[in-house]
Amino acid sequence: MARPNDEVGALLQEYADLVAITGGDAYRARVYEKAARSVAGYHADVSTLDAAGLRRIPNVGTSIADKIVAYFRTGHIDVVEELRAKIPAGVRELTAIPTLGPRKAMVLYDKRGISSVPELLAALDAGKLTGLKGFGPKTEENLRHGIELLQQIGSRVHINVAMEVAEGIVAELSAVTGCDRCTYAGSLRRMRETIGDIDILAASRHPQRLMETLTHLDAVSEVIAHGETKTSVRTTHGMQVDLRVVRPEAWGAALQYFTGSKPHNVRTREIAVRQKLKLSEYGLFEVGSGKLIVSKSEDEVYARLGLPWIPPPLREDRGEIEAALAGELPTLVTQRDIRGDLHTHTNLTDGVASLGEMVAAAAARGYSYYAITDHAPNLSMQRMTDEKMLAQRAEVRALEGRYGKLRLLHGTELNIDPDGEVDWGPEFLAGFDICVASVHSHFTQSRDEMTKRLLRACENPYVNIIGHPTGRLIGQRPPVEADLDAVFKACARTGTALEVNAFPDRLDLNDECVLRAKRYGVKFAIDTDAHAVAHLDMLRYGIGTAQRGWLTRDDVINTWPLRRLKAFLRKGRS
DNA sequence: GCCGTTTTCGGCCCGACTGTTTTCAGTCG
Repeated sequence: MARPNDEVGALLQEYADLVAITGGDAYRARVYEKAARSVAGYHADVSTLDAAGLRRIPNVGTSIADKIVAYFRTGHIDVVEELRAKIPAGVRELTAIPTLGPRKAMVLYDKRGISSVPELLAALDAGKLTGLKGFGPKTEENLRHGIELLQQIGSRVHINVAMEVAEGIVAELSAVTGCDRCTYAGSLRRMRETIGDIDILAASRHPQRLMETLTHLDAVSEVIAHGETKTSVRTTHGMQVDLRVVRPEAWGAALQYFTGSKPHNVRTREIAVRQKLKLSEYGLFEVGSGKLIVSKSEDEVYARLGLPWIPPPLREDRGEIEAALAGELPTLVTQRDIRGDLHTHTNLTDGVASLGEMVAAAAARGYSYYAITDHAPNLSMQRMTDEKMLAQRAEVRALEGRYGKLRLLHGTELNIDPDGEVDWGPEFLAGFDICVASVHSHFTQSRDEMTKRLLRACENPYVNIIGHPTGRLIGQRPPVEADLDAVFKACARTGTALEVNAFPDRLDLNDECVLRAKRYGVKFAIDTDAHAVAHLDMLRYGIGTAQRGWLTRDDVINTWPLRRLKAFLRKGRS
C-alpha cells in the first residue's frame, strides 16, 4: 500500500488530468496539480490531519482539504468518481504518447470513441482519423512514432546512463570553435534518480555550428526538431537530447531557466512579477520599459529577486523558496565533505577486487577512513565463515598504517532475517568496528512483519547502519512495504544511521524519504556498496540524492572526524 | 481552486516549435 500522502497526491493529479482532458478551467487543473505535489511531499501523514491541518499544506484550501477528509472517511472523492465515469482511464493513458496532450486525447475520444493506445493504433491503421480537425498526415505519423517509442523504451533511464551520454555530448560541443560555455541542465543537473531526457545548454554567437555538430554526432539516430536556437535529437540509446544555444550574456538566466524544475521556475517568475519584473531564459527585465536588468550569472538573477543562489538539487519547489527567503537554506553536504566509505565489498564474498586493491583505491581517493563490510554467513551463497571473517580482520589490521593517514575499519554487512535477527550474537559482533545490516530476502512480507523486522534490527546494539533500507531496485523491484516513519523514529532513538546507497539502480533511501527521515533527527551514511574499484565513483549519485534530501555535513556520519564517528558507532554501548 | 508587497476579487509564468492553419491551437519544457 502506498503512503497515504502518495495515494492522495496521485488522486489529485488524476483529477487535474481529468479536468484538463474535459476542457475544464486550466487554472483549476493547475491548482490541483500543485496541490498533488504539495500533499505528496508533505512531511506529516495526511490521513492523520483534520481539515484545518490540511489547509496548512501549501496550495490546499478549503475545497481540497474537504475532499481529502471525505476521501479518508468514504474511500473516494465524488468529483473524481464523476469524471472517471465520464472519461475512461485509457484516455488519460493516451496523453503519455509524446505530442498527444489532453485536448487532442479528448478529440479522439469524443469524435472517434478512442480510449486506449491499442484502439488508437487500430484507428490509425484503418484510416479512421482522416478528416478529423487537427489531425493531418504529419500528426498521424507523429502518433504512430510516439506509440512505438512508448512501447519500446518505457520512459526514463538511470541517472548514470544519462550522465555518461550528457558528459560525452558536452565534451564534443565544448570543442566546437565559438562555443563559449556548455553544460548539462535539467533534471540531470538537479540529480534526479532517473532521467527522461537530457537538456544541454550552450553559449555561443554561432548557434548553427553547435546545432550542426549535435545533429551529426555518431550517437544521434534521429532529428526531432531543428530550429534557430533549439535542436532536439534522439540518440541511438533512445534518449532525447535537447540543445539550446543562447548568447553568452544570457548564460545565467538561461541556465537558471533550463535547470528547472518547472514548479521552481514558476515560483521564481511569480516573485519577478511581484517586483514588476519579467524573468525568461533571456534575462530578468523591467516590465514597462523592457530593459534588461541582469542575465549573466545565476547568482545575479537570484540576487536581484532577493534570493541567495539555490543549489540545483533543491530546486523542486519543496520549500526551498521559502527557506531561501528566510535565509534558512541548508549548506548541503558535498563530495568533498566525505571522509570515507562505510559499505564496501571485496572478492572474499561477491566483490571482484581484492582487499588490497580496494584499500589502495580508497587511499587514492584521499579518504581518512574506509570500512570493509563483506557479507555475513546467512547469505549462504557467499560462503562466509567465522574463520574467513577473522582471517580478513587480521589482513585488515596488517594493512593499517600502510597508506598514510588512511584508517581501516573492519566490518560486515549483516542479513536482517525475516524475524529481524542478524547472523551473529553479541560476542562475535563486538569484534567488528562497524556493522551494516540489510534486508536481502523475503521482500514481500506483510507491512507489519516488515516493520517489526526493521525495528528489531535498529534495536540491535551492534547494528550501526541499515543498508539500502527499502530494498528497491529502480525499474525492477518496488520498495518493501513498511511503516517507514516508525523505522525513522527508531533510528533516531537508537543511534542507527540510515544508508543513502549510491548505486544508481538503488539510490536507497530516496530523496523524499531522506527528507522525511531527517525531520526525526536521523543520521545518514552515504555509501557506494562498491563491489569493484570503479564502483567507488558512484558516490556522486549518493551525494546528489542526499542533497535532494536537504542533508548537511552534520547529518552524514561519514563526513565526521574519526573520533566522532567511532563514538557514534559505539551506539551507547559501554 | 488558491492566494494576498494587486489581500476577499481578479489574477494565475513564458517562449519555442510543429502542424495545420490562412492567424493560431496544442504540446512541451
